[in-house]
Amino acid sequence: MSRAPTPTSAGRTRARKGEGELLHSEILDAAERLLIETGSEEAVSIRRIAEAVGVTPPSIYLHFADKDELLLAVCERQFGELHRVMEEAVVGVDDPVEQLYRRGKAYVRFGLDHPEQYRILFMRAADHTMGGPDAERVRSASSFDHFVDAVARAVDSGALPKDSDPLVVALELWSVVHGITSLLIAKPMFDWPDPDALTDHLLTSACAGLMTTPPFSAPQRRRSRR
Amino acid sequence: MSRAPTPTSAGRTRARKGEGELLHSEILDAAERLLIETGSEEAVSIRRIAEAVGVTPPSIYLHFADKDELLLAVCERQFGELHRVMEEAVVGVDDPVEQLYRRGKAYVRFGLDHPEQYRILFMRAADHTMGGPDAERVRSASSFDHFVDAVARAVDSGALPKDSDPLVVALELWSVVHGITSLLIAKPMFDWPDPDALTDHLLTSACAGLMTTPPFSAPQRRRSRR
DNA sequence: CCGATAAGTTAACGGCGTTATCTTCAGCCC
DNA sequence: GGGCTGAAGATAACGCCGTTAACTTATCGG
Repeated sequence: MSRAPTPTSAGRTRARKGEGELLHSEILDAAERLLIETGSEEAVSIRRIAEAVGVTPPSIYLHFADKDELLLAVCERQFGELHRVMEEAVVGVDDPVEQLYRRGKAYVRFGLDHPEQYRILFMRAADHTMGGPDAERVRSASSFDHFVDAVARAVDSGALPKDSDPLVVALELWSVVHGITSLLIAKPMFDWPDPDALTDHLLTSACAGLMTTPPFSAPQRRRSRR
Repeated sequence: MSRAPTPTSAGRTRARKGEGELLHSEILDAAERLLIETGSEEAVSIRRIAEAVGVTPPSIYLHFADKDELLLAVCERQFGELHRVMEEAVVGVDDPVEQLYRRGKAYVRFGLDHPEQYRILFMRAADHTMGGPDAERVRSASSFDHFVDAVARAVDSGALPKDSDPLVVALELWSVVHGITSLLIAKPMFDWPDPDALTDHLLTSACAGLMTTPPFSAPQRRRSRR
């Protein structure tokens, strides 16, 4: 009756010429909301996002190259907080190994708090850019470089074997926390014990093992064990 | 010219009335081949499988409930071998901890040898059956129960702390090997050191940590560490 | 006020998983 | 041996998807 536009569901007025950056973040918000609500990547379609924002599907492509880029942007926005959370987890902790432990715990908890985003970032192939940029984005989202620094401090303190390569140790610890996080996300119906306590114990074991095991050395022919 | 049927591409003659079980395994073969060739789950469409087998898409549904069931069947057929491979890896090994180590190495190697199947089985949500049967199928595909038994032998031998819960330790070791396997599969462009040597070192550390760390205990209020 | 251009729409393409409905042929009994 | 039955498979279609080409509309600089 009135001349309200009401194109689909939400009435939208066209953005000013400066930038449709407003729509940009509105799209991110809607995509994130749908992702959390449905709990599944493929249930979040471009068409549903567009409808939620009150716009037609092709308009999404004015702001994101494709669906993958959009989902990645949602996840990266969320995981920008991971670094902050990890830093908060180590305030007032002097022992650098205890710091590693706390960072690990914070990582697992953060992943379990944002399972869909975690899955998209870390449990999929990187077919998207395949080779270059994606590695950097994953590094950034996982705060990997800060983790390497934290490991380096532990090596310098003498708590970890002197010749340990911080990069390798960080990759190993990352494997451990990623393993438990991703399994808990992907297979929650397994009869898991309390995730927090399990993470506690596993990280304690892993740190103890790394402190007492001779450091990694490159692929010499056949390594001796035990 | 001749009266060859040639419905789409491969000439197929209708199966005998006994069962189209022939087609059943032909579909599995084609799906597996496509999965390996394309290296991506969503590139394997029902239509492409049907074309490869020489049949129309709906015929697939005479043999499999849906696409997910078909893909799962492909993966389970492959991972039926995992148990055998792990058993082969421990022949002649007496030390039960060394056995755990070798099982872990075999698991990682097998996963890396069949990355697409690994991803489908262990890196996706179990939305499919969600709750019941899937847990059993994952248990079976990962040979988890045999792994628990192997851990129990290590506990009985005294190599692992006396009161360790074999189920919990097995979950922890599974987390470790799954972590490194899935990260290597999902993020191969990271600058990984040699996967074999890395798995060596990580498993050695993990076993050492588990042998020296007090056993896991249930979620009492606040656990002490270090 | 008027063109340029950014913001958004309309219409459509090709592909997907899946279903309802129809055809055809192998096997069985009389 | 001829007709019935039921399994194996085909045809056609539905509704969804991501994405693109082409068009419209409103905002802003001059």
